[in-house]
Amino acid sequence: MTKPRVTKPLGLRPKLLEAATTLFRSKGFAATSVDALCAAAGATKGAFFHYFPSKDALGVATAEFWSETTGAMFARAPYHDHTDPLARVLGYLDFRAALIAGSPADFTCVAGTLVQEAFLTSPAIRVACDASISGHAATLEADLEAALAQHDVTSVTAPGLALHIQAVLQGAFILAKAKGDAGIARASIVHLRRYFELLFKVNDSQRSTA
Amino acid sequence: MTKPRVTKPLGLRPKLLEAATTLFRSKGFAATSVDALCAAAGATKGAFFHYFPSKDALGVATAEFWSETTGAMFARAPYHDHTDPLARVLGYLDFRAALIAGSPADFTCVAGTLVQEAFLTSPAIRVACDASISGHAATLEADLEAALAQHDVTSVTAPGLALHIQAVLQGAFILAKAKGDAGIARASIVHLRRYFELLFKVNDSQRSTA
DNA sequence: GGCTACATACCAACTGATTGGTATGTTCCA
DNA sequence: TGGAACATACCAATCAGTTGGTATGTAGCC
Repeated sequence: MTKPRVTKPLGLRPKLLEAATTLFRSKGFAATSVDALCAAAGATKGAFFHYFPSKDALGVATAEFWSETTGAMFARAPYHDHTDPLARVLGYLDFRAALIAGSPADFTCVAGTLVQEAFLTSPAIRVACDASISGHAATLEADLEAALAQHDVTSVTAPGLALHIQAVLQGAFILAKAKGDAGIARASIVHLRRYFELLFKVNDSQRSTA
Repeated sequence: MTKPRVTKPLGLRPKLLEAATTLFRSKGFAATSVDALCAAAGATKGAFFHYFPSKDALGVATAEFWSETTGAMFARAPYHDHTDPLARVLGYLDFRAALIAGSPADFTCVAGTLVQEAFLTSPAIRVACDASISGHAATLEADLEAALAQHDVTSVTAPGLALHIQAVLQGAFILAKAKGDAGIARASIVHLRRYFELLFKVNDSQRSTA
């Protein structure tokens, strides 16, 4: 974690992190050189190593930066406005589907991309990516918990369901990359939404598996 | 005089492809140097560039090699023995879950890993990975089609469902990498199986107890 | 059988470019 | 005037790829 900065974050650090986000999403971590990153950010190597002790540290910082920016974005999203918890959950899925447009490099998850390359070689990056994905999943737990209780669904848990959502999203991104098509990713979210519809429609009259 | 050599003259190419599979799964494509690969395969650089014109070509060949080896493995798998098409599909899911054990480097998909890094930088690798994933998905279509018809399910298509299975698997692998835990990947497959049970309205006798 | 011609399967040493990282500045503002 | 925020120049290591070579085929012809 960086120190709490009270003054506005002027300087090249945000630019470097934004460039890292873009380049990691399109080329990956290892294939992105520090030189290329500096060129994209309009900075020099001196600036880079002034802010980050190593390229690995940039990976960690990028995952944290990703958590912050996307976290703020999801906190502002309109799906929270629904009064019904299940409607909020389904609204979240629709929101995620709506975000998937254009090139995979524009809508895929940096944490998911980073962890693929670094899960064995860099424990620090792995932990930061896990924190990003699991932390985002945790923001869904309260709504899921309420929806499960309200519909009397006992076959799954809220944390488990929240992580499964993230798994489907990450997998949808990979298929989109493989096919060069955003539509296939949206199709998987439609399947996930249907899973939720089926799961929450089940009532105590039909299901009583303890 | 008999021939002194009775073993088949395979050469170093399979060894290089096996080493590539292992290294790509643990370190990724860009982070795996040709030197490291040759050392792992017990070959020299001369041997490498004798068999592959470039590192990119190795990526393509590794994806194809992956398709061949896993294709033969799935063709032999026991889930085909069920007489009921839906039982074969659910058997496939159980088989996939059973394969997930140990380190993520041992059970994750090379095609999914490769395409993450190369989907923009190398069209040839992207196409080869798509062929591997989509080709494997296609092997499920006949059983899915039969199961959908038998259970009067019209809300989804067999090809779409087959690709969704692959998406969930790929996403499960990413979560397993992030958490360093195979269990979370198996948990997502349990969710996927539950989706199938709900979709096909499976009765309690066929329902999974996992 | 023996000769030529060519192909396959490697190997050790090398190259120019690029890599992450460092050492030594300079600029600017409090 | 001192430190934060950068820039310039540089380094040793490593990178993908090339070179020229050897050793072992093997097919065809006489």
